[in-house]
Amino acid sequence: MLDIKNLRDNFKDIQISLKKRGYDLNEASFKSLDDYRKELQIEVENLQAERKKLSSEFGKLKASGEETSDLKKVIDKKNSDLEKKDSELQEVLKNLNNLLLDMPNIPHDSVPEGSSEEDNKIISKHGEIISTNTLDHLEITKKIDTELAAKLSGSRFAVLEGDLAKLQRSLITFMLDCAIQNGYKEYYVPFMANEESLTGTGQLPKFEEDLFKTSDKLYLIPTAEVPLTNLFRNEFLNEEDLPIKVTSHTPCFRSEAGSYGKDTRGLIRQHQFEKIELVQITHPDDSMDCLENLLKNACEILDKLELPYQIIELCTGDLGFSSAKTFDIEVWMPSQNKYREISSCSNFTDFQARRSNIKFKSKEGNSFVHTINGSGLAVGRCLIALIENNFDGKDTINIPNCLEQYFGSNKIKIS
RNA sequence: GGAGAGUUGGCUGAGUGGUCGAAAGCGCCUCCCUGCUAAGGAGGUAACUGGGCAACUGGUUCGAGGGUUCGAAUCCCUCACUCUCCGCCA
Repeated sequence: MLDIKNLRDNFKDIQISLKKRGYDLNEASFKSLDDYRKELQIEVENLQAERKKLSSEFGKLKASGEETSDLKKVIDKKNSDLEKKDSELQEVLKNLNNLLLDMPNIPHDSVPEGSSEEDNKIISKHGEIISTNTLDHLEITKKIDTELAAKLSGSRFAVLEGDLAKLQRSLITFMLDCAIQNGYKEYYVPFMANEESLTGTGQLPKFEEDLFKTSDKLYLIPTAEVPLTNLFRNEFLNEEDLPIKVTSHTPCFRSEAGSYGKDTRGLIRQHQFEKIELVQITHPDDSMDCLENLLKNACEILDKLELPYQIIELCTGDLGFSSAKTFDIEVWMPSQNKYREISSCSNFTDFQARRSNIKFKSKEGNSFVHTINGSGLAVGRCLIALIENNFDGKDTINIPNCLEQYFGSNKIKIS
């Protein structure tokens, strides 16, 4: 959520910034709504002040046993005026709030301008592409069963068997241990969240169709970002405790509405996948440094797994709704002969903090924190990358050194 | 699922119809005292929001939403959540 005061004061600048990411902010509709709000609010507050005075007079008359019926008539009239104006005001405030909830974050000045994915900027490439393998993960190992999953649940689910299930579990533990070593506190959190939480992180109200909703009005979490960030919703934090770094492994659930026909094969795009999420709650002055730090923490995992990857900076047009600046990490997928996203590290500035009311006290007064998050990493996609990059072309998937102690072997034999 | 008790400021916790945005304590800030530390003393300290260049000055908020009333933290209703006991249960 944007700061409405900032919006009033710097309308043109914000309008131009939002335009860069493809959001058209209509000046007339905002101004007229806000002007009307101002007019009504002044009227309502004046009426409230008058009513307050009259009521206390009424109390005094009553106490001294004097006649009150004349005054009551005056107050009744005041009250009915107030009621009418106030309901108008509430309506206007609701519309204004809906407009604000619908507006995306302002891109940071440093974000490259562009209209789509095409304009994203490659920041750096890491590791060496050595695999010449063209088989995809489903062809390499028969231990990923999508037909069985279809029987259980439907499309976009998978069953992992034996070694593959264990390899996934090894990756999860390995990644969590990396996060803990980097100073993140591990949390175990609910996998369902309420409407307030999802509004806080920006998934609602705009993106409800991307979520699975239960009959109890709870939503399955699309990422651990939701529970982890909302741990701090409506909290006042101590300035000296910032940045707070937290992590959790959770399954993530996404309806993938609107992605029909896209990535239909294999593990790449599933309704349910495992992910380790890194979240930092930071001081506004440090948030860009913290983003760099978090990005480094995520990259370190691919370095250790010896998987080739590149870092991309998203352009204004490709930025997520809540994000002011985003780096994507893309891992090399031999069968697709291209890099695919495995983590998205973003600085949301005060956008989520405003929605979630996360603040800290400082000498200069109370301010909203900045929130940062990113995957560290998406486990399902990491599993694919590992299988495809480390397949020897015959009958073996090699397990990198860092995983051996978790997996208990340095290779998987394909039967 | 049954019975009961709760939800008040950064925290703990008083407050059953107007003088309550709210006692007291903790924490925090300023000052005094003190050789240092500790202790002690005086004062200050809720959030959000409107108007105003400002000084300043309005309004809202006591879990949420309704209701009663001239007037609600306080009375009534509905809902959410927390805790205790019972039942069930991984």
